[in-house]
Amino acid sequence: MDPQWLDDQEQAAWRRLVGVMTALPAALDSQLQRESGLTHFEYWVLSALSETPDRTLRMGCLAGMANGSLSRLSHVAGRLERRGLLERRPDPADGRFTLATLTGTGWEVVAAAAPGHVRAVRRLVFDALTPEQTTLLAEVGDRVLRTVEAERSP
Amino acid sequence: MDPQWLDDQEQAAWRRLVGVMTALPAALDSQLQRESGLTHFEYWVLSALSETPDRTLRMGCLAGMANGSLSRLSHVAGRLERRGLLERRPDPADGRFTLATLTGTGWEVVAAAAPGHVRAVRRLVFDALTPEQTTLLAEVGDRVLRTVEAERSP
DNA sequence: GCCGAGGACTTGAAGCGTCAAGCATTGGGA
DNA sequence: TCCCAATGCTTGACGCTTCAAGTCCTCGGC
Repeated sequence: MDPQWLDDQEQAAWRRLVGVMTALPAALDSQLQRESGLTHFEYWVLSALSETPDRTLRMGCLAGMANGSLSRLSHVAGRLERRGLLERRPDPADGRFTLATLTGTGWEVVAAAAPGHVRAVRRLVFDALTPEQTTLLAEVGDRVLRTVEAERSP
Repeated sequence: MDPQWLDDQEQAAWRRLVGVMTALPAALDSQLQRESGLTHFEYWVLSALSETPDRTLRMGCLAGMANGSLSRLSHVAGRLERRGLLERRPDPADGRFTLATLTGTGWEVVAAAAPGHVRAVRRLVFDALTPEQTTLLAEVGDRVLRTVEAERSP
């Protein structure tokens, strides 16, 4: 018992981190929704597809890239498909997989959304940081992510 | 035009930050839900109340501390009130305000939840970081938070 | 060949958050 | 004194995420 409480420095960091985790996604969602009618998660899905050679990925892989559950992606893909931004079809090589492909209009939408989104990210995050802080942020993020993912599946 | 795209270092940092923003809250919610039947947001609300002298705060102030909208807090407070962890009453000094007070059982619940939650936070975040990185994280979080909040209300 | 196990995805229902109105109280001006 | 704007909070409807089954497909043992 008597758990190791957080010291002052850790508490300060923790408070800020929680603040960032709640406020930043909200700010990004808000910007993307206003200017492009997309969720931040939807943007990542389309963006991930747009960066692959043939604009196609398996659902499972896509879910991993977008940091979401397969169920979540499935619902979102359904909505995007209804809006004509995305198409799904079973993998010819193995019918258990589903391939998601970005459509032409999907590409246009994500291409139109990207500049504004990047501007927002730059304004909200990187403009306030020195290059050294950016590097260290990557390092810290990497360590935390590894830990969280290690915990999820052993 | 031609927006300033992110350089490699920034992209790396950004990818990690987004990963953390989606995976960490999920992990924390999961732990709190399993062990204490609380959302991370609910925990913060109860925790904030438990740290004030008389376990009482105005709704608006409480919402700010928990980094959530007033509407969100109102819904959550309704649920917590139904579960007997919280009580609300109009401020005698000014009827426009609502005072939220932690009940006895509310205090017990948050006290019982705290050790496991702190352990999880330590395990998921701070165990992987050096003290220098923790300090840096606080600094970076502070800057980002300031920026986001400055953007929200000018 | 068939049957069962297991993996990949989908679906439906329930819960939480957001948005836009709405209600209540106070304070100030006509 | 009465009204009206401003403030603080609440409510209801809608949309998204999660959780738990459920479906479909493939492969390996019999």
